[in-house]
Amino acid sequence: MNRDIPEFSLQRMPIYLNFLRTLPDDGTYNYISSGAIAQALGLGEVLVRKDLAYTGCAGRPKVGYPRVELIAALEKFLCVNDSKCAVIVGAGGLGSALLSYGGFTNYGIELSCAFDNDPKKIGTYIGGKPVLPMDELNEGCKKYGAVLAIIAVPAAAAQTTAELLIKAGIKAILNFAPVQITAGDDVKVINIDVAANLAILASML
Amino acid sequence: MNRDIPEFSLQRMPIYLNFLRTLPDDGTYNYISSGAIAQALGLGEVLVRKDLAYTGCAGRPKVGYPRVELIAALEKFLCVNDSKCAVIVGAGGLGSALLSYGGFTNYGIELSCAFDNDPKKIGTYIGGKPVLPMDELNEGCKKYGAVLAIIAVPAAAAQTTAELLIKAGIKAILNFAPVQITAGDDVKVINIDVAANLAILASML
DNA sequence: TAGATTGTTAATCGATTAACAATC
DNA sequence: TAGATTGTTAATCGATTAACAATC
Repeated sequence: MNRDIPEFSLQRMPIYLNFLRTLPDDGTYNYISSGAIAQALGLGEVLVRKDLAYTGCAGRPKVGYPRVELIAALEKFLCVNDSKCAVIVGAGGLGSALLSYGGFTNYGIELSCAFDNDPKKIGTYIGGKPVLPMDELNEGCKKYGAVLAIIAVPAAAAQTTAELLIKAGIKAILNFAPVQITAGDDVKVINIDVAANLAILASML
Repeated sequence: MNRDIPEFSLQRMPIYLNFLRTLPDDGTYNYISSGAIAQALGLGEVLVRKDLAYTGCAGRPKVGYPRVELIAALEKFLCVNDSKCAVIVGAGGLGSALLSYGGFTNYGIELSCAFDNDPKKIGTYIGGKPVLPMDELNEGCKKYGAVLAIIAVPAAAAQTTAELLIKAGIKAILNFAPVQITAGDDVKVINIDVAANLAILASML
């Protein structure tokens, strides 16, 4: 759904959307300037204008960007209105926390279920979502029409899990296991290693 | 502890370390080439050599890099051997999951305690770490000598929390609340917005 | 009108890749 | 020796920033 935009601009789109949605709806911010957005988010103001240009929402000299229209343009850009289905593999601490987190719907993402191989968890509901056995992964993903998946299994199982997911039709994976998952070019992967991020911070001190 | 290295190279250091540590210790990988590392991690091989050069560990033409020495060099580079103390603010689902996660010690990071304002949680232990009341945050951080913090509170409380942490002497913050936290130049911040990452993936499809 | 702000074009900066000499 | 691999220098690529004209 979206074309030729620099990778880094795309990454900032949800940040803009998020920020604009938090502004009070009392008329104070019917218009907001790129400078104000830039300052709030710690970015350059030219950068903000360049990014926002990709949404197709035009700003007005002297007044700024119309907030409501800009939010709508960002939502359209990020396809927030076509609902997409996601599954989680691994219902441990992190998996459970994400199942209970409601923030995905802000981006039109519906978390439908989790998969795990712990008999104590299978059949239960976490955050209102069923925990299914691993051997129903393929079937389950297809039934729900899932295109997104979150991997929250131990490192040793992550790559295998990714391959199962890809076979089940998943097109993009958010991986929290502390290994780099690799996949073909037709599958997008973002790896988030929490401990590694803390280590990076530590070594910047 | 580390000097003039490109930001992006620094970010890959834990990835290299992680990968090298997972290799079997049976003599198969006494030496490993930049090409092999590159392939396993989906990077360019020249890039790998450039990155590894920053660690000061020299590779040998024709054989590659000595694995054990390279791991040691990466550990030294990332200061894995000086123990650093971290705290978590927010003992909800995500905070609890991180308290129970043991992976921080791989990078010399000791998670000492959590802070929360829920009376039901205060006084309990999660993952063996005490949950302290929010109003002991300043005192607690100082007592433990914490320099790192993880924010896992609701968005509305995140910026305020960050400011309390900074006052308590915290120098780097990993923020999971879905808002961009801003801080002075002397405090490092990494913001990780899980839902936003999933939204980015979704819009790349 | 004057001033503020957008949008665009050119310049800069930094990261990655290509080319290739050095070396074991 | 020949071949594989490192390490470095130069070229490329992409992202950010600076400069400035357009506009309300």
